[in-house]
Amino acid sequence: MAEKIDLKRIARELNLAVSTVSRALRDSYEISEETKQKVFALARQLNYEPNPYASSLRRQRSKTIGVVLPELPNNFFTHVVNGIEWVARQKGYHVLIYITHEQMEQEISLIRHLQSGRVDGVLASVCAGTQDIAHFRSLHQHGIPLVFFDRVCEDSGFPTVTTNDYEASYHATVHLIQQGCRHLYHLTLPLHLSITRKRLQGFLDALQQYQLPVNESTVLIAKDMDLFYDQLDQLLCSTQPPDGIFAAVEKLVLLVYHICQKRHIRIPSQLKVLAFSNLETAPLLAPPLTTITQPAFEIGKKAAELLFRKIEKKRDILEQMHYVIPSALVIRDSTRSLGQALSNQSAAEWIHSA
Amino acid sequence: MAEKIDLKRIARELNLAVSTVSRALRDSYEISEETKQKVFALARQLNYEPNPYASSLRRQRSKTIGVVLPELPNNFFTHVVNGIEWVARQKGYHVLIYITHEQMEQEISLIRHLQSGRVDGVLASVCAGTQDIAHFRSLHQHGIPLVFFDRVCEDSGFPTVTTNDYEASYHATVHLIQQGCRHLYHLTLPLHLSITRKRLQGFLDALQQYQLPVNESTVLIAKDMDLFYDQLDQLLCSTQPPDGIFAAVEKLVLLVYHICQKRHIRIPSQLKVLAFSNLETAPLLAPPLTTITQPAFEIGKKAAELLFRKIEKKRDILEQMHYVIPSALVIRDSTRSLGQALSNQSAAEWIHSA
DNA sequence: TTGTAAGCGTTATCAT
DNA sequence: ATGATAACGCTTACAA
Repeated sequence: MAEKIDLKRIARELNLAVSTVSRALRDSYEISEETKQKVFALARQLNYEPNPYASSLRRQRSKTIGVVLPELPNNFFTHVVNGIEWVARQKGYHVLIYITHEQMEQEISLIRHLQSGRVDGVLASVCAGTQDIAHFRSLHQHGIPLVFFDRVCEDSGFPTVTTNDYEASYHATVHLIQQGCRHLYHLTLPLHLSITRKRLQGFLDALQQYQLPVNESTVLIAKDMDLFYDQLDQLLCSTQPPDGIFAAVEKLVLLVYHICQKRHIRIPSQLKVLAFSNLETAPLLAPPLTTITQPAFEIGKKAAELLFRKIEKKRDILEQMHYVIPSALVIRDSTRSLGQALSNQSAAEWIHSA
Repeated sequence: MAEKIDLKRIARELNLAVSTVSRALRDSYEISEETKQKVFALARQLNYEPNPYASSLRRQRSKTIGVVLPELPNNFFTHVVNGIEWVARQKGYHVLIYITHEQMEQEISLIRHLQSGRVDGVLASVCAGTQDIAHFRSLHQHGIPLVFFDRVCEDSGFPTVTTNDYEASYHATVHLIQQGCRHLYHLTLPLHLSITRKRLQGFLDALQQYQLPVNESTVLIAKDMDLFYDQLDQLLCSTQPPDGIFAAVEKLVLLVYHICQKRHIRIPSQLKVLAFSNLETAPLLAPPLTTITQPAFEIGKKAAELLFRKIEKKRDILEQMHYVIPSALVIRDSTRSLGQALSNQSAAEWIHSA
């Protein structure tokens, strides 16, 4: 076991004061070039790594940010985290990951803990159930900046980074209608979330625009996954099945594919399907899935950049509180109408992004 | 901005010593029930959260572990992290995520930094290029436990958690051969990694067992992805194309699917394909992909459990240094031979449309 | 240019 | 059962 190397040790060996060594290592202008060189050399030789907790305690900043998200095995969130990590690394910051698993109590206790000063700022995407945001306000009162991404709390006074949920939904729905769908259904998560509300609204407005009927069964909200699967199964096998499905989140469209596979329902001839999704395998599915692809990396990057602006100068007034980075509607076979040729662009498209 | 709540503040309000409050909050037997209640009540009322860095500094432990991995948007790694997080949460530990992006210098500087005491232990899956493990040894010398998972350094003296790479590969290859493949190719990453070597060995041994020929082009190693795509494209379009492909990692099998889609090569009739993969969409691909599915969550969970044993009692001798959790070969249409019934309609539709 | 010393908020030791 | 105090390793006035 290697003995501990601290400032005291380096100071002792060089016959210097601890403070001198500290300053030398931070390359302070007060210290002579000669001393600096000696200190650098020994520090390197001894493999010195400053104790981050001593430093954090003294300087009252942790060089750490917290990322709070509902789930990790999710193509959208992992790319967001990648974007965040990209920025954090440039800044020399560390990233703590917290997964809420959609449990509000987790989210609350976690955020309450983060008041402690463990992190200098927080990036969060809230639980599907979150309505009360007292815990986030409390965090703010403790002077810890917070930026929401994707699943944001609107009108909460915190900066947000999202995609153009409403417009993307609207246009995707219009696409479905133009492909001939007349009996459209919308699959989504509980409507507490602003993204689910906006995506739904875009969907409904398109239906209204085209004077297509809406009834209370048009919108299916997934609370429990097993239940939802059965519900969906019944819908797709009913005597009046939908001819178009819009899934507001990736997870739900996979259920549709599974059921269609099991029930031998053909996509797109019997049923057209599209979804908000960042599945890298979307072009390889049977059939290739039309997606609203969110700029996940950019969302993470932008959210992190905003957070660092807040961290670096708390008084900084952002010229804009709500950033919207548009999604792309990528049309693939799952929404093609019969007359249209099947495409093989997907491969080329994919290579390009890889 | 809420004023800072610390032990001193609580002590002052209750006319107690700081040390008493500290002990009360840790529910020490030395403190009277009455005092404890008062302290608890006030702490709760003031929303007290202890400063973790002060505590870490004093106690010389951080209640934090570090997870080092080559990439995050990857179905295997995200599930591993989920498993790790699951254990860490039980233990009241925090999780720092570090992504190396396959850059060895990143890995080295990162691990060197972690000597600082920022974490109480490290879980790592190394870069494809990592050969020298001096940085890991150095970490160990600083008394910080390390457990490798998946991409492990063998014979390094550190505990490892992996799947049964060799056996799984061997059996998967036998499966391909039994399905009629005679011209098999193996796609993999650089062979510095123990997983790539073991998977390759399982593959080669099966070929030898069945007396199938092996030549220098049988094994394709992906260094640069763009280059590899072209190389693969040429192979699949050559006059002597393979009739079976084994991809040692998920990323590479997707290239195969893309090329087959673009080149109208039919799977499985012209080419059978399987891969190590944790793709949740494997059953939904065109055609459904036969996978060697790794127990990702369990690997993360086991690795974390081992790490905590080391953290909690450094002298603890593990009765076993290398844990192997078996993968499952999930046979789907991508390796079915012609005589066999297709498992579902999506494959039928795919063939029809191809 | 360098040294001395206080202090960050907690915990552990020793006293009362 | 509670209090006083030192110490964790570093940064930063202030002094020299």
